[in-house]
Amino acid sequence: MDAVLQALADPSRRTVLEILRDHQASAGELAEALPIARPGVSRHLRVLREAGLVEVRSEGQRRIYSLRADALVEVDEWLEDYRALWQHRLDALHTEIARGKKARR
Amino acid sequence: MDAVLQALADPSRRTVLEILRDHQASAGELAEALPIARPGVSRHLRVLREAGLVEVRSEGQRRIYSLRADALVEVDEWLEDYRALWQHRLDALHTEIARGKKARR
DNA sequence: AGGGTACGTAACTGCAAGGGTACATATCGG
DNA sequence: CCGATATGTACCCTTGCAGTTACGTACCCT
Repeated sequence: MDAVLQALADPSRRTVLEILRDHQASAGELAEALPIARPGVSRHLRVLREAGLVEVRSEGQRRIYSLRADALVEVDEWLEDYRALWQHRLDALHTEIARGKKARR
Repeated sequence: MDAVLQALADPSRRTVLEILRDHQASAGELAEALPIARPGVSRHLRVLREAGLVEVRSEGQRRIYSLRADALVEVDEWLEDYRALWQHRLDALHTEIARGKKARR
């Protein structure tokens, strides 16, 4: 859990996840999509792997990374304890709207 | 969004949110609950405030912090694009359970 | 006004994270 | 076996962040 949120803090790593959400990709392909050089990407991938967010599979000389979305369940469960609160707040907002007050945002 | 996930990366800051989830608290009270000194807590609170996760209200000479849980909606929305994927995976797991395989966890 | 309390901020330190270059390793193709 | 490709790792450097102490500031009370 700690490792997951830690891993998600970096924008580059989130970009990797976003790509992998769409399709598997080799380390090189991921590196091309990022503004940093390949070694840096390798290290990001290592962090993601250790957090359980991605998994690797060797395919010839390439290493294919794929998403392990279920690691994000931890984040979802963490959010669970707060969800009721913001929903309560949204309800209050809806009430205000119902009263005719203007909704910003 | 970026600022929110960044703020959530630190365990101390998550502890602050956890406390505030239960009740409002002054900066000093929060500092007592954390293993770090007050100035450090002040800076954590600043980060949380700039991420929109908490809000402050002056009450006499004290500053009362309270949770703004709706800032976490951003995280929930970010998760949304992944939720379908891990639920797919969970469905597969449930299928296995239905087949009589043992569920770990 | 003046002392005490509750915070925030400034300045400094220590360390870990992130980026790059150079190098090692593994696999494919002939 | 050898070169080329694909990737990870080692090393170095720089920057940013967390923590501390010292100090400034705002507010309360008498």
